Amino acid sequence: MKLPREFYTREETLQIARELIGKLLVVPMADGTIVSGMIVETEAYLGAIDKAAHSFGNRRTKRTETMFAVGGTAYVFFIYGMYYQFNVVVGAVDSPHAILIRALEPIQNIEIMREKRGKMPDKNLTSGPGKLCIAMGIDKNFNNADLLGDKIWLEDYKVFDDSEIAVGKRIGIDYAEEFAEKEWRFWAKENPYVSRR
DNA sequence: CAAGTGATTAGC
DNA sequence: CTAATCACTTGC
Repeated sequence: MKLPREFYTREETLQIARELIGKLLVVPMADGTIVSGMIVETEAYLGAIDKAAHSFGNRRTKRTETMFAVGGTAYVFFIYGMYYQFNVVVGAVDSPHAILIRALEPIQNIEIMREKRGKMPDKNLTSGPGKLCIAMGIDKNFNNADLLGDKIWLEDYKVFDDSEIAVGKRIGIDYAEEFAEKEWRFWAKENPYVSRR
């Protein structure tokens, strides 16, 4: 069952980032085959106040426009010349918060992910934000997609207790000064698919 | 550990 | 218009 709009439109971005751990990310392939993975790692980006967010200070450009959409929209962007990143927009319209999905545990049709990723140990299929987009076939065509539509969506899968979720600093945002220290990253403790390094 | 890769952005 | 930057990955 798809998560309802109300799950996404709340303003408690950090709480939503934590609740996303254990949800299932589902993407149907061109031939209708379902590929899915359980979210095991997320990072929250708190829009206007967060120096690490693209939408810091409500900066509105062609790229960040998607972050201002209603909660439950996909924000996909291209980075480092080769990788896509998949984010979930949360909050109301014009409240540019988003949650980066950093890692998944493969659930359905793992062999399709193996195919897309090339020769890789299973542990490396989806254990990072760029990797999981390749494994799931997520690209710029998914930017601005509605997570209540048929292209890509999230479902309930497994419930994690707070004691099973670890909290820490976000990765790769050293330029964000005091916001680089914020512990806005969440992951499933002891899960082998959490990103390393 | 370092380089690759090109869209995006800010600054002329 | 130009140049710098980047929410990363892989193979040396």
